[in-house]
Amino acid sequence: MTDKKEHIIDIAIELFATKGFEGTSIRDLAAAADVNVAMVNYYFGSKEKLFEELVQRKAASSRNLLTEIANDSSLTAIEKIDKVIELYVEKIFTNRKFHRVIHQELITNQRETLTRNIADSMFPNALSMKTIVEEGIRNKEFKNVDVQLTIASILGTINQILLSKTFCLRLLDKQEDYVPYEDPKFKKRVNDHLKELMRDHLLKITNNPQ
Amino acid sequence: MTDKKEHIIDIAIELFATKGFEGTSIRDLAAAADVNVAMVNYYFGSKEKLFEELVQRKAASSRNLLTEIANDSSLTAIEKIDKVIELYVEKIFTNRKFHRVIHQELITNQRETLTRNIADSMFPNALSMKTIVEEGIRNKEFKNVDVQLTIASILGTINQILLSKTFCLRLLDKQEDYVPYEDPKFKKRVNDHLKELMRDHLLKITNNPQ
DNA sequence: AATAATTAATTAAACGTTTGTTTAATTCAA
DNA sequence: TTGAATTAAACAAACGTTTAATTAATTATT
Repeated sequence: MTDKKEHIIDIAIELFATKGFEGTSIRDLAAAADVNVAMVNYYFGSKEKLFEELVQRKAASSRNLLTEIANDSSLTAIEKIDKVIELYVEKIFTNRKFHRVIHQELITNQRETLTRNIADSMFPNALSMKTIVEEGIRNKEFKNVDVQLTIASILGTINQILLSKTFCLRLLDKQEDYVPYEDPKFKKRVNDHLKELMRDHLLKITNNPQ
Repeated sequence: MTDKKEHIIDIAIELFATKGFEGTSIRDLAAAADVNVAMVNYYFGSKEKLFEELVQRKAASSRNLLTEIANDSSLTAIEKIDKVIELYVEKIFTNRKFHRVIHQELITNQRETLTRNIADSMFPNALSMKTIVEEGIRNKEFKNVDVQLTIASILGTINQILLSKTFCLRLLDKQEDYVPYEDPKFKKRVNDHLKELMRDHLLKITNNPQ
């Protein structure tokens, strides 16, 4: 029954996301998933291999959605940016727990090969964005911006909001019980802000008085 | 000899930053600081209290530098933003290891009160930025942007660059041995990008052809 | 179709480490 | 001589992992 393996992975994402890799014990995990402690090692070999399988599985499932947008010749560069932002916000908001797990791993940078795997699996997304911005600059549709740091701004804005709920609530001036990531209005707000930020930054002439 | 206490804190920052809180054992720390294992508990009471003291000490040392800028009436709003960016980039680049430690803690969100302390100690900075942007909007110098998310973009851009060296190197297309955070050219580049991004986003009319 | 043989899944218990912390003795300084 | 600083050793608890036994499921044989 591979359902059980999937079930363990699901619970593992949940626990790793809230307690970190070191902070999550196999006993905790086994209890939460309602399986015997030995089952984790039986299925995955080790705690670390479980983590790797978890990362690879999730990363593979959402790859190359962005490249389609990048290669869609019916769209202008700024329209592509809009679509990329929408896709990215949507993806990260829905998979936010998993996203938190892999960013924890990326930041702590302990298990070296795993960190590299994560960086590699995330990089295609950044590359698609890079292609789009570079194309826009070549077409004279965009200003001659710092491409790499512009991408850092897109990703960084979302991560800043998403990675720490505690800080996000401070920033938004909301109570502890509010969960912004489940509020569609907030998702739209992030979308609108990012799109506007990028239009301001990328397009050659912005005459948005208001 | 309080020098020894300081020394332990210094080493602790180093180790926590590279191996995380859970990943750093008191024995590792004691060995690296060349003191007996018992000394950490003797001085700090516990591993967690050491961490708290570490955070409080660092946070207190750099507080309210931004409020001065916010209250400087001789500067326009966009000039204040420029100064804030400069100060923030400088501060985070030089204290990047410590910055990484507290962000790990913020993201993992395990020791609840500590996470709150960190969020609280970081928040005044965000608040200063908020004041500046809101004032600029009131003065009609700035567009009517989403203030909170604009701050998220400033902080997020820097964090995106700084928190994971592995991903940063991928983004910059550099070799593994390059350390961007020690390259003054790169620091200037981040400054320039952020300032331009914010001018584009905040100022009412941007006629920056090229 | 029923039974035997074989493989897979599951379990409780134990393994050896490592963890943070404490103790009790000793050294050092005031 | 008193109190702080420092040490080596030990503590219990938690860790990831393994073992060996048992149950369930699958396959092969009659």
